Amino acid sequence: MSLVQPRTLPGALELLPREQIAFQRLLDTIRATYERFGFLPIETPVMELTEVLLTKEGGETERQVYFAQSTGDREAGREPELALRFDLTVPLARYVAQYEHQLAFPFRRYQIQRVYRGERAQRGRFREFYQCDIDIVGKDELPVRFDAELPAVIYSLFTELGFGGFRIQINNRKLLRGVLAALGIAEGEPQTLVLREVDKLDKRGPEYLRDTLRERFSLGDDIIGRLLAFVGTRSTSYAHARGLLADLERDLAHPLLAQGAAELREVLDRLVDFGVPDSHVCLNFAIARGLDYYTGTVYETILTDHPEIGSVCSGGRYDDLASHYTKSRLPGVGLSIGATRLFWQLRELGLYKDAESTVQVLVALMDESLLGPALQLATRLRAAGIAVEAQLEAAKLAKQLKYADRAGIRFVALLGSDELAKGVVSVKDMQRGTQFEVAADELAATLEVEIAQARAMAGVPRA
RNA sequence: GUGGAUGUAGCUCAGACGGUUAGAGCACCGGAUUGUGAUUCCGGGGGUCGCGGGUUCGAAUCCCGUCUUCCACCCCA
Repeated sequence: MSLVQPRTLPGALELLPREQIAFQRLLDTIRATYERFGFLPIETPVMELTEVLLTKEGGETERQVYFAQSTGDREAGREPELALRFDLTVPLARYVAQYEHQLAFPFRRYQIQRVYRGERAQRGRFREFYQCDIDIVGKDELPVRFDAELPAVIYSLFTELGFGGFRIQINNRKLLRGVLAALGIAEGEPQTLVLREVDKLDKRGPEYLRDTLRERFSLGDDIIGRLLAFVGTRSTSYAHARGLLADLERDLAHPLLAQGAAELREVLDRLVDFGVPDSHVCLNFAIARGLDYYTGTVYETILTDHPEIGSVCSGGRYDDLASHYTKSRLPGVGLSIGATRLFWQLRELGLYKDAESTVQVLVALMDESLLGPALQLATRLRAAGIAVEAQLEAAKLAKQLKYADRAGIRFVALLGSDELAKGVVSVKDMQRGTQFEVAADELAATLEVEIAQARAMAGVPRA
């Protein structure tokens, strides 16, 4: 009998327990931050009806969608009626349209779930991955000031995560389109194509962009020069950002440009109130984002200590989220963190070590005859709310300690005949290599203090 | 979906011109007398050289095909 090689599909991330714990901590921190900013949880099914999911015909998204089908339908040769979601925004649109009359607006939801994309596998590209989305959806209106709240969430979150410096880059699609129009690039398709290239500026560099614009779009050198000067602009502070907007409006005139600039000014003003320091924010006029539904503010965040990772979080404003599902006008602003990629890349850089085990204490079994006392000890610790694993087989102590070491369990409770006679328990701290004795009755309380201390030292956020 | 590269132990790799039983480091397992891990010492298991075919007295090594993975494009978290 030939064995089937055990493997996952390419583009799936599967983790060992201690890595999984580290990943879970990341998700926990994201969740806690989202909740602290008043976002409400929802989940939607992995599969949606095809007609619901694929509201836009053809194109790039459809090529990346996985379809699902019952065996019966497949054998009957019917078209698949189900598809796996490729993001969380489309399901949100459906959700909001469906429950519109039961939801309170502005509706602030967070959603942390996996999505699926049929991509060719590549480093750091996944076919199944977590997105951690927050969106605020308004009814009829959603003032621009909401656009400043999402960066505030991101500022808080990445500060807490502690991956070093980061920069929230902000731009505005109206401003972009206004500038392009003022430079004589026609609205619609031509602007879309130019923006797609502009978006690559930070990755490919100005020379590449200049050549592309000259060859593919046959723009004049004067226009290209002005465009490059514009999209190459970055602000260094809020004051500088306001100055850049003023300069821009003085040099070029267009209604969209003026509107975009006004929106950005509003966002900048509110960011100050939200307590986001301008060391972590910058206007980047090359940020264009997914060219389909964003209409105003767009965001992209990078880790300044690890720029090679690229964008770790992005999003923006859309005018009408659910136009395919309802006649109600539902404008919104949202943003998404690709947690799987973020985790994977930070781990590649060696910034994510395996986490300590969720098991806080291992009760060793020194001798077969001590099974009863050991299990009773474990039970008492659990009753005190401590996560305990008890060894059920007596083995050499060295082996049990090695097990604890590998499993990442910090404390080992030793209850041998000596301890039993004295009414104490020995506790070994695997990390510090220290050991102490404590009266059996006081063990739970002592361990709670030790665990709290260890957690504080490690900077692990409260769950 | 298009183009390019890769493929030797679990991992990272070495194996010049084809020539006898294919190697290293790390990892893994076991041991170094009594109840102490991660360090040290000793020993051990593990490879149809991606797969199929061809050339040859002889192929990990040369040729063809195929699959896989990786990289770029597209798109994006």
